[in-house]
Amino acid sequence: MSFKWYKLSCNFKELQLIGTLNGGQSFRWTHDENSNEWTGVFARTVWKLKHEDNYLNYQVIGTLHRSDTGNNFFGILLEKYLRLDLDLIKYYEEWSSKDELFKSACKQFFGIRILNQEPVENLFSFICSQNNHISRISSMVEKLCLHYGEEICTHNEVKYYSFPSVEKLAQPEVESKLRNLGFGYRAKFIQTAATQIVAWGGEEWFNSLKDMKYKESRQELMKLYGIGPKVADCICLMSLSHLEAVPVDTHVYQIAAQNYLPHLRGKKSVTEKMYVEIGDHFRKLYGDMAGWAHTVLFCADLKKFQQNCSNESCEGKVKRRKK
DNA sequence: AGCCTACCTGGGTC
DNA sequence: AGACCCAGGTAGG
Repeated sequence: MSFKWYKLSCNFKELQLIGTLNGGQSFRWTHDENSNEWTGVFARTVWKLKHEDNYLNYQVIGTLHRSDTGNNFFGILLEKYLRLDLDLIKYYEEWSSKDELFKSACKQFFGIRILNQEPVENLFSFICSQNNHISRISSMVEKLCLHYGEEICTHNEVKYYSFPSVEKLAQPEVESKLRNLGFGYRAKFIQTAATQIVAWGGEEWFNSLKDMKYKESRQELMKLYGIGPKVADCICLMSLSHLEAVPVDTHVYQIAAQNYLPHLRGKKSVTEKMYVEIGDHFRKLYGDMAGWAHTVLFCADLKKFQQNCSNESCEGKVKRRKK
């Protein structure tokens, strides 16, 4: 079965799919190195993407929306997801002029985009992310979809599922089931947070967070059981359009201590006070899209995107001190 | 307010 | 092989 390829005009330098889809924002995209095609799920739809010759080509493999929706329905969804209306090259120039480290990082890491994700998927994926490896996070997210999502389609003998609704995740038996599926202590966070969100209005509650100022929105998110400063900032940045949010994790701490805030070097963990200092530093440096700019540095720091990690220039950069 | 510690699990490392 | 170590943190003391 073959699907029609559609095209969106998109300059090569405006979008780098590997850093954007595989840089730890979303956990549901896979890459076929031979065909250079990406397969993933968002908006209750299975997509295939391929970027070449200044076009972003896409296929709709399956969907729970009406598939005959006209008016470029899917093209608009994809444009919104990738925020293609935003002229990234212009912002890269601006951030480069403000920061030498950005200037050197952005050569290899052009076209890194902050996805405009769905809040529900974003929130529960990042509850799974805490104190965890990317490979295990991905498998947990897939388990959530398999057990609580809706089947979308089967393609090349693989079944695809939508990300579950909050209502599904709020069911009382969810905690024990997720425990059995290997979610560990995150099982209780997921079920409890889902129950809180439903009680506070579900989708409407998320919409109200988009309308709030960043700080207020973050404060609301942190009322949820299992959501602390870091995950709250991930949600603000990745699905609530608060682009000044700077999630500070171990990587970002390392970058900040190495390059900007030497007095923070050698700390065992990031305290609340340090967290604020690091975030504020990036906001002062880059302005009101600091979260986006810092994500480019974050990508550059990820081990999997570094070439020749055994060589010396890589060694000093991110290496944690051994105790 | 600021610092500790326990927490589930499984991939990586030696 | 088996025992560490530790990972894009958080709640509760």
